[in-house]
Amino acid sequence: MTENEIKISCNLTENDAGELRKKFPIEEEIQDLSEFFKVFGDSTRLRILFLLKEGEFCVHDISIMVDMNQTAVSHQLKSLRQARLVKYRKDGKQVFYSLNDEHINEILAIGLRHINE
Amino acid sequence: MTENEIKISCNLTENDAGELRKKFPIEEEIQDLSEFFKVFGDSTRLRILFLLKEGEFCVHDISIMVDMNQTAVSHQLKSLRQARLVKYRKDGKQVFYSLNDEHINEILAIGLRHINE
DNA sequence: TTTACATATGAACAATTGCTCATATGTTCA
DNA sequence: TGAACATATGAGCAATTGTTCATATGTAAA
Repeated sequence: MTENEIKISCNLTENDAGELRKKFPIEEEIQDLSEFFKVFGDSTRLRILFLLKEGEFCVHDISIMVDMNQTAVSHQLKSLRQARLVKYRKDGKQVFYSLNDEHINEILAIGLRHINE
Repeated sequence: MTENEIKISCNLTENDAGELRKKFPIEEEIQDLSEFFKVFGDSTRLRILFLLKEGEFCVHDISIMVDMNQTAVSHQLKSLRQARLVKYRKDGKQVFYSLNDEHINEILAIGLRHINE
């Protein structure tokens, strides 16, 4: 800390603050990132993601496997679609969902490791 | 699909369902995991985490850097503490917070990669 | 073309969340 | 001891979220 720096408090000076801010993601990235993680912050959506790790499933089968009614599942699939975590394929009356992102397994694995420590 | 399996719908049989369920985390893990990810799903907490990546900071400096008042920051630090994402060290009147988990950088990095694709 | 099936969607409601305000706790220094 | 400072916490409120209900859309089979 040089003489002419103004100390804000504790260890931080105005110069430090300026330098630090340069290292942070911009506000828009922070917003997008929090939206992204919010999607993982719900047990129904997590159950759907763990199911889809095993393959492609139609909405009805998903609702059976996660033990939620079809409407609730459709709403959650919409969230997952908007977060670009799942993709879908229509086949006749049915819609088959699958994972759309190779990061999902990684993220889930890290999370599991954390909570089991 | 063998003859005596009951088809639930789409491709899924009762046997498939049973086999699949064995692969899933138990309900308690799912709950813990969603709580864990929920913590990342808020922009204020993310800003705090990105700050703490750069080192150890007292509460007052954190509140300056993330541009939130002290009370809001204290509440969010409590969440981060409960999720075991940060640790703290008391020194006189001040409390210094830092990251408590080597997974945090990984998770943030994967998230950033996803939203920037 | 009617009927049944598969999925999606909008509105409503309860539950949860994040912030603010007021205040409590704990520490240092005069 | 008392004043100033740093942090934490509980209550209250507005905003957001997840589920359900009712219904719409789209496809296929009769």
